[in-house]
Amino acid sequence: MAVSSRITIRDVSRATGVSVSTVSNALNAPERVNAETRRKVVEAADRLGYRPNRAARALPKGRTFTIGYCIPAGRDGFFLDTFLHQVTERASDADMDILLFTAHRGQTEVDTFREIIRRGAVDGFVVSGTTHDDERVRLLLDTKVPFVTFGRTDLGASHSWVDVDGRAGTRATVAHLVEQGHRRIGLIGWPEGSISGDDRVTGFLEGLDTAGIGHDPSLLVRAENDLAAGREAASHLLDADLPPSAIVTVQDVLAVGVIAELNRRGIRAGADLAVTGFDDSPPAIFSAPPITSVRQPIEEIGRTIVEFLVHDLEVGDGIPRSELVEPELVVRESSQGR
Amino acid sequence: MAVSSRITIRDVSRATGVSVSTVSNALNAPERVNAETRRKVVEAADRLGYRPNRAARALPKGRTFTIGYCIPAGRDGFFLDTFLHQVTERASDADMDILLFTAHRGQTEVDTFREIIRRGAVDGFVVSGTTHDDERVRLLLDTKVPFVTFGRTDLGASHSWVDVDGRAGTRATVAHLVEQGHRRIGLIGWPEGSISGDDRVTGFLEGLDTAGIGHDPSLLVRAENDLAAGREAASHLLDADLPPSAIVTVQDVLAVGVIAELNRRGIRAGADLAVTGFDDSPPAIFSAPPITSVRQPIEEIGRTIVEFLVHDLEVGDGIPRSELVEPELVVRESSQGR
DNA sequence: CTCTCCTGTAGAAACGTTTTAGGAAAAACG
DNA sequence: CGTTTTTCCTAAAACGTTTCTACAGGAGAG
Repeated sequence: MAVSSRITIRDVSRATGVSVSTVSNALNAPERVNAETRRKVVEAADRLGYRPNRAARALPKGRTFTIGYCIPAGRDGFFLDTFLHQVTERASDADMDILLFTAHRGQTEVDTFREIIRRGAVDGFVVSGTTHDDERVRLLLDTKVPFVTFGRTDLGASHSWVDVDGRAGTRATVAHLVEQGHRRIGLIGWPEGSISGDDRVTGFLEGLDTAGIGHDPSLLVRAENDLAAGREAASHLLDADLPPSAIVTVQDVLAVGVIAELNRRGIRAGADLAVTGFDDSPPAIFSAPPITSVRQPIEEIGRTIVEFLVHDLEVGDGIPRSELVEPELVVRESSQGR
Repeated sequence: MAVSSRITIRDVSRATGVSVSTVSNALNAPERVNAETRRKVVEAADRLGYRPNRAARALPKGRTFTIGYCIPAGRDGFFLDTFLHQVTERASDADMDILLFTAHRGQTEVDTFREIIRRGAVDGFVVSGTTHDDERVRLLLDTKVPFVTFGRTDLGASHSWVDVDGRAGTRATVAHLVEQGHRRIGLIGWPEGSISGDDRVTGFLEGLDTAGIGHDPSLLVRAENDLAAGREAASHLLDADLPPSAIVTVQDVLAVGVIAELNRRGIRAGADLAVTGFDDSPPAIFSAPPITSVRQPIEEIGRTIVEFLVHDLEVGDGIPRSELVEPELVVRESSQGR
C-alpha cells in the first residue's frame, strides 16, 4: 500500500493516445518518431512526471546503470568522504547510480564481489585500496566485468586505473627540505610490499639523489601505519649517532607519532626538527604544529575514475586507460622554522 | 560481449529437469515443494552459482531491496565513513543494497529525492542532516515512501527517527567541568534555529542548573561552525570583565578555534583554561592538547536506523519508531590540568 | 497507374523473475 | 471402491520496459 501507484509508460501512452512502444521511442530514439507526436509525448511525460522504472529498464537493456563500490575495510574517513562525493556526483552526471556494499558477514571481499556480479546488480565497479596481486581484480578480469581501480596492481597493464604519483610526492618533499637547508634526512616507511608504500620510499631516494645527497641506510626505518609505531621509529632515528635534522614519513599518522616522541624529548617539531607526512589528512591538518604533507587530489581521481569507467561502459572497447595524477606538497609549520 | 552469459533460473531448471516455477518455489517457499526436489534444486543452484537477478526480481515483487542514501552536502568525513560502514553492513545483513546519490547537477536535494522515487529505484530512504521543517521529510511523507531520519524534525511524531541526545551530552560536559572545580563556564553555540544546536545549548543550561550555578547571559555567545568564528567567539569571552575558566563549545571545530585563540594569548588550554568540544571528530582527537568531547555512538545509530527501516519495509505497519541514543563524554587533556 | 520505398506507428516478443490458477496423481476418508 | 482432500508440480500471466517485426499509407519512380 505504501507505493502510491507510480506513473508508468502506460499512463503516458493513455494520456497521449499513442502506443506504448511509440512513447518509448519518442523518449529514447527521437528520430524514429514524428516531430509532432514526439512533442506530445514529451509534454505528457513531463506533465505526469514520468520516469522509466529502473528495474524494468534494466531487463531488456541488459544494463543496470549502476556502478558498484565496496567500502574499504580499513577505514579512512577523510579519503572516503571526498572520494564518494566525487564519484557519486560524476556517476550522476552520466545518469548512473552508485551501489554501495561491504564485505558481507563472514565472507571475504572478493566473495562479495562475486555475489554482486552474479546478481547482475551492477554494470561495473570502482575498486579502491588495491594490493599487488589483487584478488578482486583477478575476479573482475576473469568475469570480464568492467572496472577501474584507484591504485595500481601487478595486473595494471590489463585494466584501467588511476593512481597518485607517490614518488613525485616524496621527491617534492625531499626537495622542499633540502631547500630549507636539511642534508641529513630520515625516512619512516611502511614494511616492504605495498605498492604505494614502496613508491613513496623510491621517491625519497630519488629526491636525495637529485640533491646529490648520499643515502645512509641507517636513516631508513620501517613501521606499521599507526601512531605508536611512528613514535618508536622516531625514537630509533633520534638515538642514532648522527640523528637527522628532518624526518620524512609516508603517512600523516606516522608523522603525528614522530611529533609525539619529539614532544616527549622536548624537541620542537618545526623549530628544532622538521617533520613531514603524506595524504594531507585530518591528523596533519589538526596536529600541533600542523604538518607539511602531500595532498592527493582526490577530486580529480574520483572524476577520472568514473570517466574511465563510464567511457568503457558506453563505448565498450575495453581498452585499458590509466592516469598517474600529480600530488601537491602542502607546506605547513612542521617543516619550517629554522 | 562483456557480459559473460549469466546463470539464470532457466539454467537451474534445465539442470534439474524441473520447471522454472518449481525452482523459484524451492528457493523462496520451501514448504511448497517436495523435500527431495528441493534438495536437488538447491544443490544445482549452488553448484551453478545461481543468484536471482536483482532487477528481474524487483519487477514482480514490487520491491527493489535497495535503500537510498543521499550524501549530505556539508561534508563531514569522519561521520560519513563510520555511518556508511554501519549502514551498509546492516543493510547487507537484511539482504538489502545501498543506493548512494547526491543532489544532481543544478537540482535541489529534494528534487533528487523525487527523481529517485519516480524511478522506483529504492524501497526506502535513510535521511541524515535533518532540518527543522525538512522538505525531504515532507516529500517522503506525501509520497508515502518509507524512511528513517538521523536527526529529529518538526514532523518527528509522524516518522521514524534516531537521534543523539545532545542535551545529555552538554549536560555531562558541564557536570564534568563542575567536578573539576569550574564555576564560571562559557558556551559557544551555533546561531539559533538548528535542532541539534539548540539542544546542546539547552543541555548546557540544564547542566548549570543542576550544579546550582546561575546563568550569566554574557557567557553565552553564538558562532558559525568554523575555526575562525570559534576564535572570534573565544576572544569575545576572554575579553569580558569576568572571563570564564572553562569554555564549552557545541562542535569540535569551534573548540579548535578557541585553542588557537588561547595559544595566541599565551594561555594554555587544559592547564590554564578548560575547553571542550562535541562530536569527538578528528579535530578533537588530533588537536594539541587533545580535546575533551562528546562522542556520538554512530555505530549504534546506523544500526538502529537500518533496523527501523527494514522492519517497516518487512512488516509494513508504518508505525513510527524513534530512539534517542546516549552520547558518551570522552575526557582528554583540554579539560584537565589544574 | 502501378510498383517500390520510406515514414510513422502499433503489436508482440523478450528480459528474468514471482505468483496465481489449475491439474494430475497420490493419499485419506467413508 | 468411489469420493474427497492433499501433495506436488506446471503452465501462464504479470511486472514495466525496450526492441524487433509488421503493416498501413503516402511519396516518388518508372
